[in-house]
Amino acid sequence: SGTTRQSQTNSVIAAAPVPQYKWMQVKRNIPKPNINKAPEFSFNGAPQSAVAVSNCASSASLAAGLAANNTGRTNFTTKQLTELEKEFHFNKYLTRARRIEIATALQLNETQVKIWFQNRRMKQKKRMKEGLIPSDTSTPPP
Amino acid sequence: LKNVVSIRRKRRNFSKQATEILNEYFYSHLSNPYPSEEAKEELARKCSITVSQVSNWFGNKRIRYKKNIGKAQEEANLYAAKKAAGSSPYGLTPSSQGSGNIM
DNA sequence: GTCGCCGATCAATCATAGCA
DNA sequence: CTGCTATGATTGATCGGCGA
Repeated sequence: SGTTRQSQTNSVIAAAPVPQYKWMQVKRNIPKPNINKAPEFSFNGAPQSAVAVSNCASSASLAAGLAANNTGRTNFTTKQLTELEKEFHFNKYLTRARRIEIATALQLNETQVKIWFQNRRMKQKKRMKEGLIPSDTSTPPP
Repeated sequence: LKNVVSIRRKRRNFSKQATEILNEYFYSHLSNPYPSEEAKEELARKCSITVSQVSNWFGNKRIRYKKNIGKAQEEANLYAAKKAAGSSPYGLTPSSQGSGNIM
């Protein structure tokens, strides 16, 4: 299995009245490379930078090693989120320079900072649509 | 574990009929369960929920359907039968429908 | 060609609702 | 009351399309 060998399984599952449509086989690409770790922890040296390009099969092997975290999804710390939020109120959009500063300060990739801002903007727009509450902190949705 | 026990967010499951409407749409468009913005708005009205909630519902439904095709199929058959049984008046816009694309 | 953004979606997870 | 499953919401990250 491993690689997204999603062969054109033309599946005419005749017997079953419920066929397999393409949306059911959609698989997102590699969850995420990701490198650095949580602050103040550097227990493993794991020089395996490798990045294990293109997906990681069962991941069982890797899972054991990096295990717990690296699921492809980064868990931002409260501190990082606080700083990002603070910056967001100052500027909804970042310049390349500012993005680098923040990424460095928070130990994140430029991409992660960029994506965070994009998602944050979409989030605010969404809140605006309904809740009609431009305010921020302490005003999630009642 | 974040800002949990605060005075907020008492999630409520959608009403039985709302879930019924959503499921009927989902299974009657199983080949492409991606309602257009307009369709979402109509579903939202019929279910008395927000468009975002409709989006969340479909997002969760699609992912969870894939996660458990076996079980989901039963539900699919259930709705397929229900549809065949009578009603056909579905005024919702499917967004795009060519034909029974198998893929 | 590249890069950031938007809108929609995915996928994993959180926290609660609801039921045996 | 306890344990577990179903379900709505949140969110980091991806996909396809646009425009500069």
